Amino acid sequence: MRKLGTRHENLDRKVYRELKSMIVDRKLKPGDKILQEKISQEFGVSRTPLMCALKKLEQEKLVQAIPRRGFYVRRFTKEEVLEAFELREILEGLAARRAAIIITAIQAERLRGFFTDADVSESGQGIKRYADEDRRFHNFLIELGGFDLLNDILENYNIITVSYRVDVMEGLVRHPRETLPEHRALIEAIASGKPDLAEKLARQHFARSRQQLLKEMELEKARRPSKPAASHPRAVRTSQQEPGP
Amino acid sequence: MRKLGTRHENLDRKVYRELKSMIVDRKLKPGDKILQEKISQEFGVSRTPLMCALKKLEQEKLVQAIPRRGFYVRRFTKEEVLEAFELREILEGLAARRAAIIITAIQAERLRGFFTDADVSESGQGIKRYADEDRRFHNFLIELGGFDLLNDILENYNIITVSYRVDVMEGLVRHPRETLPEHRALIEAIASGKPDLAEKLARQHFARSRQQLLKEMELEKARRPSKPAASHPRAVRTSQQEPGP
DNA sequence: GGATTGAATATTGTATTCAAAAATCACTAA
DNA sequence: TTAGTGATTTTTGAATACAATATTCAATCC
Repeated sequence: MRKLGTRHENLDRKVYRELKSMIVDRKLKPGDKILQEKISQEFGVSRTPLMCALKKLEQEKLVQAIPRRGFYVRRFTKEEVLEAFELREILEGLAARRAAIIITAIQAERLRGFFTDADVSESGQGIKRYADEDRRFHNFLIELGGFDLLNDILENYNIITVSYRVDVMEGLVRHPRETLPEHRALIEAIASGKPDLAEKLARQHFARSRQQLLKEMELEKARRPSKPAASHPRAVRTSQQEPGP
Repeated sequence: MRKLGTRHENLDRKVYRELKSMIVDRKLKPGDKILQEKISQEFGVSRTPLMCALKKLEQEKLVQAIPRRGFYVRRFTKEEVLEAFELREILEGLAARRAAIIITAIQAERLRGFFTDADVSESGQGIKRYADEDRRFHNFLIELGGFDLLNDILENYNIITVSYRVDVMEGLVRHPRETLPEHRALIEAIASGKPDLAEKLARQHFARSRQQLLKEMELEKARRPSKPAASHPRAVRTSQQEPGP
């Protein structure tokens, strides 16, 4: 019997993926209005599947829909990033615990392969590669937890993505120099089957990033005592337009 | 300035809500195929907003989309319900902790108003009302936690809904007689601002339901040693058809 | 009688169309 | 100039149209 549901790929799925990566890769920037006509022409599809994809992204909070006005790429607040870390602290802690319990030898080997050739120097290229590896690592960790529902939530809900929405160091909150040993310790704890240690290390990892983020937020607040940002996009221009003279 | 995004209510939102409640209320039963033409006529809208709503429900896992075949009301496995409880154990534990920290006097009063006139007798009516109150209570608890992201996830991801997908006692895993004192203790812990106790009680509450569920699953497995259920709906009839002789 | 084939029918996925709302622009008056 | 106002253009939200695919069912063959 052939697998159902995988043979055909609906257009809206393709559009969804394409659009999502455009947002994640910052080709569409926070605040940008999504011009449906333009994008659908660009993708060579009608507005119907695009609309579908946009609704999906709205549910994921990657875009914001304003009725009768359109869709805008959403901007995450530091508070939201903080919440995402708080959630990841417990959720990935749980995943790490379960991973340590059910991990197989083959998976352990693959896990140990992460961050083997990490470049901890200052180079921008190195940071970028580390950030990518970081993402892959955490995704794999969740996968190892064997928690379908959790997997789904973290993936579809973009908790991971949100976490990288800090504006420095490719979205990393702390420098690889600091996080690399933590990652390695966590890897070892899971690979060698130590649930308690794994959970503790995973939680510590996020707790520390959270503290760092909090510290930055305090600093920022101290610098700009009261400058409330506009919460809704109003008369936002697309980033594609020519900058004024 | 007028509130953006709340004045207009898109059709697909209405259809979404309507459809969702039809599924939750079992007017559409697990396995049922969703006939788009029929439903859209019933709702008096075209298939476009219905399609949108269906895609949303697909993301929430309340319906399953099979390309070129249609949408089916999804059936949750006991395993999924178990996972939902496992997640709720930690997530609502966290919410209870935070609620106990930030709760206001007014909220505490409202919280103490839950389950005041609970009917713990055997009557079906009583059970139904208790189950509804149970849902409202847990939703309020999450709200009290003040965790926007968590709120969203639990709501949109139907973790709560999934939890009530057990086929006995209106979806309740344990009898009110057993859970009522737990609810009351939890309420008191939160209302009187005891974070540690609140988290402990919340987690215990779910852990016990989880154990009960596990026990039932074991029993069931013992009764029917090997009868693998079909994982995909195949030639599923709508529940509207006349039952055969 | 039961499996197989293929035309007829139904349903889906997507494009197109259209009315209503919002944005933009040109024009007038202070 | 600049604020306000009405006409024009864009854009959205939803209905309809249509081609591609799936399902059904009757006729045929073994």
